[in-house]
Amino acid sequence: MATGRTHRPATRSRGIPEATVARLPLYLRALTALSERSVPTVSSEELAAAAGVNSAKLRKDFSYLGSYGTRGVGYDVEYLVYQISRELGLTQDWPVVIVGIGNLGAALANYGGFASRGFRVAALIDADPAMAGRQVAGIAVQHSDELEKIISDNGVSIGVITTPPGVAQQVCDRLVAAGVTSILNFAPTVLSVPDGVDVRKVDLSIELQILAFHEQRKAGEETAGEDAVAASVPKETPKGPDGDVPVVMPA
Amino acid sequence: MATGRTHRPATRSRGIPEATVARLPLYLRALTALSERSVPTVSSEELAAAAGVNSAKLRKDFSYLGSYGTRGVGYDVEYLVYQISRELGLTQDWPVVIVGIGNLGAALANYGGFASRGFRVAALIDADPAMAGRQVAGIAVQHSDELEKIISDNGVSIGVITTPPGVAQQVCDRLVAAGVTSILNFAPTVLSVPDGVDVRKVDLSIELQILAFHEQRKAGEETAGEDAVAASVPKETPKGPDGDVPVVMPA
DNA sequence: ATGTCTTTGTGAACGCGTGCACAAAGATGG
DNA sequence: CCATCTTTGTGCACGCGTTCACAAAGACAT
Repeated sequence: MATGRTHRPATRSRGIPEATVARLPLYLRALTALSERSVPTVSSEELAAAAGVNSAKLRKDFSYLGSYGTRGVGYDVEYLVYQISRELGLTQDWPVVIVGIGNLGAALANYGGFASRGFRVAALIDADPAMAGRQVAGIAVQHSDELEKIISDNGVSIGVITTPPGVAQQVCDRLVAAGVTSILNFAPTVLSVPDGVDVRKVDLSIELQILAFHEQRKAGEETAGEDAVAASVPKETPKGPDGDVPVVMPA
Repeated sequence: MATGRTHRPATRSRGIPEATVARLPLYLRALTALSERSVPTVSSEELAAAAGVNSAKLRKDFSYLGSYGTRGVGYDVEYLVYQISRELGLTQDWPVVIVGIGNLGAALANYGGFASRGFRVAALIDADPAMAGRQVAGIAVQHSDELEKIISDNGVSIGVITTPPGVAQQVCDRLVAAGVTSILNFAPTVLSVPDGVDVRKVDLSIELQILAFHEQRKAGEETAGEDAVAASVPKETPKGPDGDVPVVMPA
């Protein structure tokens, strides 16, 4: 492994684990903060703490990118910011369209985090004629009839869907047909897309349900000792000592 | 089944894999849709397709909950809806507070997906005195001075943070101190919490950066064939024209 | 130059999650 | 009651991701 000088990529290029890719933005954020404070170098231990991960994991993650870092010293902050940015493709400009300008779409349009990192809101699109022409976050909303033209004129490859679930799939289909190959979906629907198109979904309802599961578990463990009743908070007797015979039986 | 009797949980209660928990809401959504169409039973194959997962995975997931399902027939939709709801803790009411009523907070308050599944917005909280008293989504915004009182009066255990990143940690600390044990964080910051408190984060910026990575990769592969081999499977040299010798070197 | 001390980079072991493939369960028809 | 056919539930193997633990690399002081 990089026995010597030739800081050559080695493993590099291909084969960066998906889990690592998902953490790179986290590291980048922490590094950017350090950069703004003019911190020159940082150790894997410090950076890991700032990013909320294990230091060994961080070092292994970085090892997939190459051998940046100096033993006994740590990592050069600016250099690492550049390398990660380049790896993530943030050194170029990514025009993005947001389809569905309701509450959420408008919130995203106003979200500063977009522009900060190479992403530019190229257009806001909505199916409601009444929305067309209105300004949201300083950008004029365009009608969805223009969707295909907007995509191709601006060379958009990333689309954000914030429409109601009922129309998400057809919006998705149109985006893909027009040339979009990456979609961030906020609609609570499973989107089907052809190979080669990436979809990531953000679903609040699901996140809350996962939290509820763990919350219920915590509550259940507290009152686990007492079975019958008790339970200061009417917790429904989750499943304590079991005894949960199906209340409803299928036909 | 429904043969009733022995169907004892077995593995049940404890030990449901995290990955499975994360998919239960997905199944539940698909099942609810089937229920509304009055579909009585569904096979693992059909349900898996609707939820966008592998059918073997789905069956294994359900096996952690117990042996619901009838061989040769499939699963009883209503029964399964009930079982998953109960497992996720959705048969009870979860009061939730949203802290930080900016664009995003307001969007979430208006989001219908909340109320639909056992979650109830108990309060909207903001630090801006000018916001206090204003109605958002039919709920009066309260000042953050009231935070502790609101939490305890309503028995809130789930908090949603939609504040600017700078104050997210202190809001988090106050929520936890007041008794909140599950947090959904939309602020782009790493939150540190004591053991026993769950945090899930939703970060648009990170999602976009992950998409950008894959997008760049795709673009790189397209132009990769032009140098050496036509390579039916252009796996190597994914980073464009390459030639990416470190442009900046660390000190 | 040499020794010491810090921190990286990674081999290796482990655990979780996924998917295959099939035996067992039970419905259905004759 | 038996045969057949469908679909579940799961044993097993594999691959990915995480973590430990340590040798090697290099900075720094003497």
